[in-house]
Amino acid sequence: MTANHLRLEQMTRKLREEGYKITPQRLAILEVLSVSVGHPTVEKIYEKVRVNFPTTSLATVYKNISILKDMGEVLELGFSDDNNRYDGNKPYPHPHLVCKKCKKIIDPDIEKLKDISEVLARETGFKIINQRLDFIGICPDCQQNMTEA
Amino acid sequence: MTANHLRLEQMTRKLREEGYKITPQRLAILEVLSVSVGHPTVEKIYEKVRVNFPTTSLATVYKNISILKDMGEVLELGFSDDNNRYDGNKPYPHPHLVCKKCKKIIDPDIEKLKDISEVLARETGFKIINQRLDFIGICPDCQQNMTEA
DNA sequence: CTGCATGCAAATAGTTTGCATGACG
DNA sequence: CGTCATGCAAACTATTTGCATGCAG
Repeated sequence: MTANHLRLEQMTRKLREEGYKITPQRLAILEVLSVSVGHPTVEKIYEKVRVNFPTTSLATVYKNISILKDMGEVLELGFSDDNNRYDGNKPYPHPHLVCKKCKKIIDPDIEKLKDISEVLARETGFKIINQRLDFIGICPDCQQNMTEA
Repeated sequence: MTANHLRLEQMTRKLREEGYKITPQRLAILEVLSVSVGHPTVEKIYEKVRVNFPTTSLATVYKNISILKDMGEVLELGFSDDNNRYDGNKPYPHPHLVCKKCKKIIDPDIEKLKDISEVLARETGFKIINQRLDFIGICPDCQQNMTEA
């Protein structure tokens, strides 16, 4: 509750610092993203925002997500199969536990990256049928001739 | 070389077993996927196949990838930002090391999942700026009322 | 021969863009 | 007040689908 509110203020401040205006629609989007219940899709965010601001357009949601993504204030989960999902509450990379059926996404509390599958299966009761373990970075070749990342 | 050829035969056999016909176009697609140099995009596969079969359509490539995906003979890497990429050589989930700049994708040899970022950074010279560590599975709730996965 | 595979074109879905209007600061 | 944000519609792109024709088995 308070933690989410703090997160909202954090995001709002960051936007203001960067010179962005705080419009009602933008604030509504921030509110949804600062909590990120269930790691919402664009459509979900759109729906929630439209409860209070029925004129809001999808384009506006996309535009704001894009800004926040670039600022590192929102994490794009990057599930290509389904709709993409977003997390503005924990905008840093972290493991996800996804239910293939109901699409539920959980953030497991994990310290060690050892025998994760086993530990996860044991502690959560999930039956793990797939995993994503991808690292994104810059290779040695590219680190030399860097122009822009 | 021989390993790739074995992989090709493996895939061909599997298709035949499932009642699929081995057309020249299909075989050409299998050849590209059995090697999967650089984890090709659909477009790359399309281009390579068209060298020998200029009439091949994108739809055919998509259709065949879909079949192989369903059979578990091709791994879809699932990078949503960029074009999707495919691996028919190692069609099982495994870590990837991606260069954000040149889009190179490497399969690092890793046994332990401990301090991976550090180990990877040290051994490969990559500067790791992002990571994906997602587990896909079935949650306890859904394991009960299972109808189809 | 018979049916699945192909290839073309049209359809679809998610996302992006252009531009005129409106509102934050 | 000036500028950036919004909202609508059109544009785009990747992928999927329908259907007539072709070819593998």
